[in-house]
Amino acid sequence: MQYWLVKSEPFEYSYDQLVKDGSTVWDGIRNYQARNNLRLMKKGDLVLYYHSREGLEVVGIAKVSKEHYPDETAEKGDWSVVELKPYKRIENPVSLKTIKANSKLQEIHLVRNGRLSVMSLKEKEYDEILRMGE
DNA sequence: GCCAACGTTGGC
DNA sequence: GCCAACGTTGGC
Repeated sequence: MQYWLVKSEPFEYSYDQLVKDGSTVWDGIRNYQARNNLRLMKKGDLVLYYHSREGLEVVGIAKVSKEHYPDETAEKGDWSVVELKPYKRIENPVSLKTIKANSKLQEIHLVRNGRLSVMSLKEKEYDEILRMGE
């Protein structure tokens, strides 16, 4: 079991929309590091869902429902998608501000490289964010 | 809306 | 294969 965090702009595709849809194809990733992370996702892995640009907080947990396959929306290049389904909403969304202020979470990409949209988390980091959201 | 930080492209 | 110029992301 591995742990991940994905970003989405809520006005593009929010966690609420994911709940409403029941599952979604995570397409449109055009960054190699992010793509490589998608390819490492296994069915059942847990994925924190972060709202970027607006909200700036972790609002829920998703689960990998289908492992990677080619991204048909890509006109050229070698890109992948996974499928995600909602798992659990986070009671008290965890803001970027509080994540940045937590000494245990200084290593995650959200803090170190704000631009990566699919990143892995250590189990301890995942647990810590969930604890903060209780 | 600005702009820093990062990624990508393309001329040499 | 270097690196300047350009494009994009995303916090502020």
